[in-house]
Amino acid sequence: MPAQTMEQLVSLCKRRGFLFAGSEIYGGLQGTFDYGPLGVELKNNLKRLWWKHNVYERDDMEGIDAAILMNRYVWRYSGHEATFVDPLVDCKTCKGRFRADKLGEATCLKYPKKHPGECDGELTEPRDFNMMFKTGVGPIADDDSFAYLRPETAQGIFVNFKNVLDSTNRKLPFGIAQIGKAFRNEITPRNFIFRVREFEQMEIEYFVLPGEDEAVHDTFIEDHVNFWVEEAGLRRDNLKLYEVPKEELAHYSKRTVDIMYKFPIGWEELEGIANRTDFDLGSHSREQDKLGLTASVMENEHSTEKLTYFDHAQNRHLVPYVIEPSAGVDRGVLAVLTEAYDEEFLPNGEVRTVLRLKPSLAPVKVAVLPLKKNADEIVAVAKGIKASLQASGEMRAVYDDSAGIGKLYRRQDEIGTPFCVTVDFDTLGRGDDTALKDTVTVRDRDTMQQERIPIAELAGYVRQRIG
RNA sequence: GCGGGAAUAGCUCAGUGGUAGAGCGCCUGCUUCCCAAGCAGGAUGUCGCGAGUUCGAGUCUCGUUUCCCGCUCCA
Repeated sequence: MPAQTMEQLVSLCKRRGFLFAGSEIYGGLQGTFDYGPLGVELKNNLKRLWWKHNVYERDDMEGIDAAILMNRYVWRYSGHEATFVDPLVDCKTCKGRFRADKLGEATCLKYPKKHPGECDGELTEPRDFNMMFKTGVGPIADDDSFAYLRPETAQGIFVNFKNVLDSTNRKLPFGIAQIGKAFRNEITPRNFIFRVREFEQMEIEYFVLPGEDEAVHDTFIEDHVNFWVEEAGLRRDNLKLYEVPKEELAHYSKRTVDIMYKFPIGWEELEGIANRTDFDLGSHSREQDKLGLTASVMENEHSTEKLTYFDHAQNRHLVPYVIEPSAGVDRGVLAVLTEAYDEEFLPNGEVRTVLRLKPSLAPVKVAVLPLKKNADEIVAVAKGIKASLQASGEMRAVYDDSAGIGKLYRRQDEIGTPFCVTVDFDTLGRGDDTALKDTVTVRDRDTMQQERIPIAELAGYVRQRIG
């Protein structure tokens, strides 16, 4: 059974080194988390699987890694300056909160159901709730020398559309994938790593001929549900699709379907798959009136490019439509941890905590354990096996002798290590059955069953099972 | 940011004005050859931070930071 409360995960993550609160020794910094020794392995594994699935296993995808700091015009024409900077006012009487620029509509943001927004109380001065972080650029700290930290990775792809197109000679349809950090000054970061101010996205902008967008959209929805199930190990029952209602769509979207996961806090978005139409490429283009755009865009006075594609079949320039699957890396990690977490009741009445991670995601693939730590030869053989497994560079292997064998197994269970290799007197050829010389036991995390394997076959055995 | 609750050992928590504790975990030694065994010993805390009240504050007051629940948010 997956984790039922966030506390179970927070506690395990802190104790075993998956995740720590950011800047903890100075009282923390809200909305930031640091990945520890095991957390970084898990996160890297998830990103690697995603890249493999979306880039290496397809022939229509390129990757990029764009800068976090971008020219501020990017955010003007993307629409973020308009939609991510909301001046808000509070009512001192009813404690309601309203968008200062929409006071006429009197929609209370704070108590939308309780208060119709007809209170006549005194209002506070408008305060900016800027969702975008600013940072100074260059040596002069004046009001114009700043850049935003990107609130989404997507724009780095859009502004490089022509660069990638021209350098790779791609034909439609094709996509550009990117994994990278994004920053949002959330009013209320909450729920562990679910909503944070610094986070990582795994995104694709997939460019198609207008008219082919809707079918491709459906294909990506299905493909990415499959990714979360088959690669990340989430149960299909714990995923569902959410068709975002028209009135809730983002400013760029024609249709958005969210892949929701059943987190301990309830059903929440794991990945959004949006049809962004020709909004972004159109927004960042000059001479927009000649492009036949379907999206409504802000007039662009600064771009030096037309982000168009020459369609030989129709002998014309056009602005491609864009399908965007956008997943949260941190949310992916949280979902994977939630799904893998299990407290299993053993026949003897004990409870063991097990992370039933897919072996491909597990931070540590193999633990090599001596059955008796005060037998020098057993220790030496065990350390040798650990070193040889690790030498291939294919897997993270660890050696541990700081407790009895039972406790060592439980520790590895708790961090999701799929295989434990144990060296005993039989391995040395000093057991009852001398035929067991140079063999070890391999203990499976999930079944706790053991197999006897020749040391020579160990690397192959593990390699075959860790994907 | 607003309203409510909270912050004590690595984790979970007890401690209501008078010498900082428990369980688990961790370290060392002995013992034990397969699932958190046992015995002996050990380390760990400016009781989130800063002021104040008091002879005396983990405990009361104020401020502050962080966390949890709601508003909001959407990767």
